[in-house]
Amino acid sequence: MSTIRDVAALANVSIATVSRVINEKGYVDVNTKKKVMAAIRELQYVPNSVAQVLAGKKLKGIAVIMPDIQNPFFAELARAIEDMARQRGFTLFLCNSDDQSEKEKVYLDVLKSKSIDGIIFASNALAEEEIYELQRQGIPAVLMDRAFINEQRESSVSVIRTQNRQGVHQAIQHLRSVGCETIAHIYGPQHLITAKERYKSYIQEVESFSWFDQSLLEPGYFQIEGGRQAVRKLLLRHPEIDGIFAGNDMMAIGALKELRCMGISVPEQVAICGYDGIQLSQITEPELTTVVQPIYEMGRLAAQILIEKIGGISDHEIVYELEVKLVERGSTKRGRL
Amino acid sequence: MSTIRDVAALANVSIATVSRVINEKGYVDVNTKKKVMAAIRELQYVPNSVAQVLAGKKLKGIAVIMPDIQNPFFAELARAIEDMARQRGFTLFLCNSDDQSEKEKVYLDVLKSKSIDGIIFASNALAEEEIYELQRQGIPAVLMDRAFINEQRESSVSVIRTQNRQGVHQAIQHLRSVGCETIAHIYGPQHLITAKERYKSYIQEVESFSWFDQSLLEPGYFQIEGGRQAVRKLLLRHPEIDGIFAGNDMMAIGALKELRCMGISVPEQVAICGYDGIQLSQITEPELTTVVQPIYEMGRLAAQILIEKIGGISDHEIVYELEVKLVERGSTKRGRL
DNA sequence: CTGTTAGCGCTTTCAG
DNA sequence: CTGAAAGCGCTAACAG
Repeated sequence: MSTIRDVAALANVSIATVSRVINEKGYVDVNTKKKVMAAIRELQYVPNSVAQVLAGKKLKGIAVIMPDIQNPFFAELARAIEDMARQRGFTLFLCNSDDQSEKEKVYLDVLKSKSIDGIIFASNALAEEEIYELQRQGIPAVLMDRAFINEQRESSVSVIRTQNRQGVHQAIQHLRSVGCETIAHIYGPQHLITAKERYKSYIQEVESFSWFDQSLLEPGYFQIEGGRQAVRKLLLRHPEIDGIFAGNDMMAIGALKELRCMGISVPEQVAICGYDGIQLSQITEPELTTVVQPIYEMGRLAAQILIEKIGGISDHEIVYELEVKLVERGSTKRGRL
Repeated sequence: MSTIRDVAALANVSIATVSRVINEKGYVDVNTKKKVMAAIRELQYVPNSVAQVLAGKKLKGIAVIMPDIQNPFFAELARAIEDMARQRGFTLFLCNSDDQSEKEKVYLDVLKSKSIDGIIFASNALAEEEIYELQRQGIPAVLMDRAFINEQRESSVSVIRTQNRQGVHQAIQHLRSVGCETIAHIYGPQHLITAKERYKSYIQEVESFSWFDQSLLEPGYFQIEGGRQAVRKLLLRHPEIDGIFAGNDMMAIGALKELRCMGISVPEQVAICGYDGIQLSQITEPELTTVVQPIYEMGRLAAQILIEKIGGISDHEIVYELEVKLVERGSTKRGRL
C-alpha cells in the first residue's frame, strides 16, 4: 500500500498538494493536478481511511442496531439501509441486539470508539436517556418505530414510524366486512411501541362490541412459534372465534399453520389478517391478508435522513409517519356480508 | 471524549504507562495500575479505536460479502458470523453484492482503505485472481461454497462447503423410495459452484434411468418466482413428472406454491424435495422435505477460521466440508414402495 | 498556487 | 518499572 508521501515524491510535489487534489479543496494548478493524478493512478494509491478519520474527516460509516437479521422484516430493512448507504458512499455496520440492552450498550461503546458517524436504532431496548447522550456526543441517530419524542428536548432525533392506528382500523374493518363476529388479537411484546400501539388500537376498535372480552387477547412474541401457541390457547377458550388479527405477519403465519394442523379451515372457519407485509406472507397457503408497511421505503428513508444529518444538511427533529395499506389475500377471502 | 492524555494526567503517570495497562503489556506496578484504572473509570475513558489502528493495532473488524441479506440462507449465515464475531470482539461489515463483481470491487477498495482485518466471501462474482491479490496484501479471506482451491498456489485461502454430491444422492434416493418415477430438477445459476455441483450430481444420479431426458432440467435462479415458472414449464413438457428435486429451498417453495395453484396435489401427485434447510421450509403446506445444510454452523466456522487467521493462529489453507442430512417432511410423505 | 508544520490519539522502542 | 519521543497517514492552517 502506497501512502500520500509516495505519491508526493513521484509527482514531485508536497503531500499537502496531493491532499488538496484528493479532497478537491483549495487551488491546484491544472498541470500539477494532472501530475498528481497520474502518480496516484500509477501507484494505485487509495487514501487510508483510518488516517483520514484520525485527522478529522468522517468515517462515512453508519450502524444499524436491530433485534435479529433473520427476521424478514429486519432483513428487508437492512437491505434498504445498506443500498442507500452504499449509494452515498457509506459503509454499514450490522448489529444484532436480540433486543437486549446489554448487547446494545456494548455495541455503542464499540461503535463510538470506531468513530461511527451515525446510528439507526431499529431495536427498542435502549433507554431514551442513552440516545440523548449519544446526541450530546455529536452522534446523530434515527429511530424506527419509537414513540413520539419528548418535546421538551431540543436534540434532534428523528423518528420513522407508520400509521399503526389506521392500519389496525383497516384490519378490523376488513375482518368484520367478511363476516367475522368474534375477532381475537395475537399481540407482540409490549415493550415494543409498535406492538403496544396495535394492541391498544385493537381494543379501541372492538371494545364496544358485545362479544369483546379481554380473554380474546393472547401474546405471540412476534414469532411464528408464538403465533401457533397463541391460536391453540385462544380456540380452547373461545371456540367461537372466527377472525384473528395478528400483530405481525410472523405470528399470523404461525397461526395459519397451527389452524391447518388443527384441521380448521382458513378462511372459511377462521379468517386471518397479519401485519407488516413481509414477502413470506405471499407464500403461505392460503396467502395472507395483511397490513402492508413500506418496509424498504422505511429503511431508505432512515438511512437518507441519517446521512443528511451527518452531513449537517438537516438538523431538526422530525417524525415521519408513513402510510400503510391493507392487502386482501386468501386468508380472509370469503363472501362479504 | 477523554483521551489517553487526560487519563495520564489524572493518574499522574505518562501516557505510555496508561497504554501499558490498557493493553496489558509490559510491567506496571500494581499500585500505579490501580491509579490508572481508577482514572480510566472516572473519566469513562474508552480508547479511540481509530487511533489504535493507525498506530498499528488491528481494527478487529471483518466483512462479509454476500449476494443478498434478504435471502434467508444468507440471513442465517450473517447472523452466525455476527454472533461469532461479537463473541471475539470483532465488528461485522455487511456488504450486499447481488453477485455483481463491480459492486464487490468497490467494496474491496473501501474495506481495504478502512483496514478491515479479513473478509468472508459468500458471494461468487469475484475472480479468483482478486482473492489471491488480497492475500498478497495480507488480508485473510475465507470462501463459502467455492470450488477446491488451485493447488499450485501457496496462499492460504480456506474454503467452507458442504457435501453436495452426497446431499443430492440422498434426495434422489429418497424421491425414488417414495415411488417417484420421473424426477425433474430445477437448478440454480450455473456460475455458482453449489448450483453446478447439484446439477451435475443430479445428472449422475439419474442418467442411467430410461426416463431421463435433458428436458427434465429447468433453471429457477435460486428464487421463489423462478421455481414457480420452472414448474409450469416442466409440467407442460412432461405431464408425467411425479417428483421434483429443487436446487434450493426457495425454488422448492415456489414450485410447491405453483403446483397448488395448478391444482396438483403434493405429495400425492408430485413429491418435492428442496435443498438448504432454511427455516421457511417448515412453514409451507405441506412442509418441505429438504437436504439440510448446517447453515449456522457454516457461518460460525467461517468467522472462527477467519479470526484465527487474523490472529495468526492458523496459517494453512483448509477445505472444510460439512455434512448434510435429508429431513423428510410432508412434501414427500406418501407410502413407500 | 504550493510547501511547511503541527497535530489527530495511540503504540512502541529506547533510555533511564 | 516508567517516561520521552518517534512515528502511523492524513488534514488543515499558515506562510510564502
